[in-house]
Amino acid sequence: MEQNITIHDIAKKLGISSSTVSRALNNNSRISDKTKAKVLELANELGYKPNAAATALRMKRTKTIGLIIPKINRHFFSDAINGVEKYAKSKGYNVIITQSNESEAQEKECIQTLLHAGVDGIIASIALVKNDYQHYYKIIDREVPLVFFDRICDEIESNKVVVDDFKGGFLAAEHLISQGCKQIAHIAGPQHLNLYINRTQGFFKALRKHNMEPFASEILENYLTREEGEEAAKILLGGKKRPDAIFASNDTVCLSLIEYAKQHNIAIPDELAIIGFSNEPYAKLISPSLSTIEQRGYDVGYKATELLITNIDNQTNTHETIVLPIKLIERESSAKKKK
Amino acid sequence: MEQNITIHDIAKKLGISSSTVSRALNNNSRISDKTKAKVLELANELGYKPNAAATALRMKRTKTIGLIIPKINRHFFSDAINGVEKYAKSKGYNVIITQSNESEAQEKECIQTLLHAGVDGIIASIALVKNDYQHYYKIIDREVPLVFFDRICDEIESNKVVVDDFKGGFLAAEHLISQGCKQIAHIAGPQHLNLYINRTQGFFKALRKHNMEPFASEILENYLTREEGEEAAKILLGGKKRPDAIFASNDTVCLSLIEYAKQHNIAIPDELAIIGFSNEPYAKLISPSLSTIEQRGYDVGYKATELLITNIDNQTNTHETIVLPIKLIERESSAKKKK
DNA sequence: ATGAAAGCGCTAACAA
DNA sequence: TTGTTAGCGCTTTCAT
Repeated sequence: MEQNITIHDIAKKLGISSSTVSRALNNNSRISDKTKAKVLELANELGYKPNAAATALRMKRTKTIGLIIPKINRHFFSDAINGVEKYAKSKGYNVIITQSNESEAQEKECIQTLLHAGVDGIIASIALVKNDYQHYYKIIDREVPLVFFDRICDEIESNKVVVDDFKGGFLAAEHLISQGCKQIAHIAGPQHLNLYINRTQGFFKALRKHNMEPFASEILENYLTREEGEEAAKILLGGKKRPDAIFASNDTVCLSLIEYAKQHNIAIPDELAIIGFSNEPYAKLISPSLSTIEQRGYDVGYKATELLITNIDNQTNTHETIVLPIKLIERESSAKKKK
Repeated sequence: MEQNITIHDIAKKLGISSSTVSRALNNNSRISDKTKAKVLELANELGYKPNAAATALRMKRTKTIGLIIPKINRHFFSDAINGVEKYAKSKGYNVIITQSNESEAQEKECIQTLLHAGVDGIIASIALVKNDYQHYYKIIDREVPLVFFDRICDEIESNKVVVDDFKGGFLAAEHLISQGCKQIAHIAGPQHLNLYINRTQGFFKALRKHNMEPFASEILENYLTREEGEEAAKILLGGKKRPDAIFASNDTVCLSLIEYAKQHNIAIPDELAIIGFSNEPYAKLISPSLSTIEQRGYDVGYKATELLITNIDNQTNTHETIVLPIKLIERESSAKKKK
C-alpha cells in the first residue's frame, strides 16, 4: 500500500521543519522563494496530498457543502445538482447530497447528517409537505451558511435562488389567451410554497390584464401528482361545460390530462389547449408534445452555490434573493393557431 | 452560536476523565454500567455529537463512501444513487457523489477527489468512452475497497453488480420472435462494455435457438444516442428491404426509430416492431408506448453498497459478481399479436 | 525566514 | 474499572 506522505516526511527529507513546509504549501509570505520552490518540487514529486481530516480538525472547516434535495431523480433537481457540483468543484469544495423524499422527518435527518459531517454550508430545497421549518433553525443557530433554492421559505431569512415563477404563470396564461382560448382553467400546486403561489398569481395577473375570468369560480389545488391529475381531469373535463384550455402548475399533471382527453375523444389542442410547467424531458417526446415553461435547474444550482461559497469564503452573511429567467416553450398541445 | 460540546466538557461536568467518556460512548466493555449510564444521559442532554474530523484523523476512516456516476440525470443512475444512499445511511455512512460525464479525464478527477476526501470505499460505473482503466488501479493500490456496478470492467478484479443483460437481450429477441417477426435487426452499443456485449450475445442466442438469422449480415454498433439513432434509422429503414422488427440496446435509440417510422408512415408495430432496453420513464408515456427490458437501478445500487460496506466493516476483500434479474415489459411498440 | 511547541477532538496502549 | 499519556496531521503563535 502506498503510504500517505505527510508534511513531516517532506520536512525530514529537506532537513527543515514541518511548519516551514506548511507555510510553503499554503503560500504564506513569511518564507523564502528558494525554500518554497524546493518544498513544492518535492511535494509534487512525492505526490503529497494534504490530509483532509487533519486540516478539517485544525481549521474547523471541511471544504464540503451539503445539499438537501426533495427527489434526486426528478430532472430539475438532478440538473440543479450538476450546477452545484460544477461551481463547488471549481472552488475546491466537495458536495454531500442528501434526499428528503418530500418528507419532513427525512428532511430533519438530512440536516442532522450534514451538520454532523461538519459541512461548511448548506443548500436546500424544501419538502413539498406542509412544513414548520423549525429544523432549519438548527442550521441558522450553528451559524452555518444556508441558501434555499426553488422551494424557498419566506419565514427564514437567508439567501434564495428561484426562477421567475410569476412570469412563468403569466406567460403561460397569456400564451393560451393569444391562441384564442376563452375558458381557461388552472390546476395549482400547494399554496404554502412560494413557487406555486407565484405561478398561480402570474396566471391571474394575465387574465386580469385581458379582462377575463378563470373557468369555474375557484381553481383546483393539489399536490400535482399523476393521481391527483386524474382527479382533476375528471372534475374539469367530466362535466357538461368544459374549459377550452388548462394551465397546470407542472408537467406531470398534464400527462393525466392528455390521457383523459384521449380516452374521451377531446381534441388537443382544438377543443382543449394544455400547457404545463418545468419542461420535463418527456414533454417534447409525448404526443401531442407538451407546451410548457422551461426552468433551467443547472443555472439555479450553480447560482445558489456561488452565493453560498462566496459567503463561506468571505465569512459574510448576505440575504439576497436571486430570480432567474424562465422561457415559454410552445409545442403541439397548445398550438391552436397554426402559423 | 451553539458551541460544539466535546467529550472533555462531559468529563469535566462529571468529574471523570475523557477516556472514560469515550469508552462509555463507544460501548467499550471496560466500564461500569453506572458510569456509562451517567455519561450517556449527560451526552444526550447536552446534545453531544462526536467531531467527525477528529474521529477520522484518529481512526483513519471517515465513514464516507464515494460514488462515481457517468450521468446523474439518467434515470437508471439516479435510481441507483437512491439505493446506495438507503443502504449507506442504514449503516451510518455518508455518500459523496461525483460525476464523470462519460469522460475519462473527469473520471480521473473523480477518483482523485474521492481519495483525497479519504472515503472508506468507492462504488463506480465506468464512463462510456473507450477506457484504459489505469486510473482505477490507484484505488486498488491504496487498498480502498471498490465495487463496480452496471458498467463493469473485466480487467480489474473486484466486486461487481450487474443486471442480467444477456437474458435481457435474449428475452427481447425471443419476444419479437413470438410476435411473428422474421427479419429482426439489432442496434448494439459499444462492444468494449460488458453490458452491451451481453445484450447483443443474448440476442444472437435467441435467434440461433429459433434457427434464424439477423436482418442484414452485420449488426449496427454505435453509442446509442439520439443522433446515432437517426443514422441507424436511415440505414435500416431507408432502403428497399426493411426489417420487420428492431431490438435496440437502449430506449433512447428507439425514440429516433419511432420518429423516423412516423415520418415515413411505417406502421408500428404491424410493419415494424420495436423493443428497447432500460425502461426509461418516458417509455410508457410516448406513443406508441415502448416495449423494453426493465432493470432496477435501485436494487443494483443497494446491492453494490451492501457488498462494499460489508468489505469495509469486516476488512475483507471479496471478488464477487452479483447478477440481478431483469424483466420484459411488453407495450404497444411490439404488440403485433393482440391478445 | 525559520523552528519549537501547542492544540484541534478523539482513541487506545499502558498503568494503576 | 478508571486515569494518564501520546499521537493522528495539520496550522499558528511565539520565539529566535
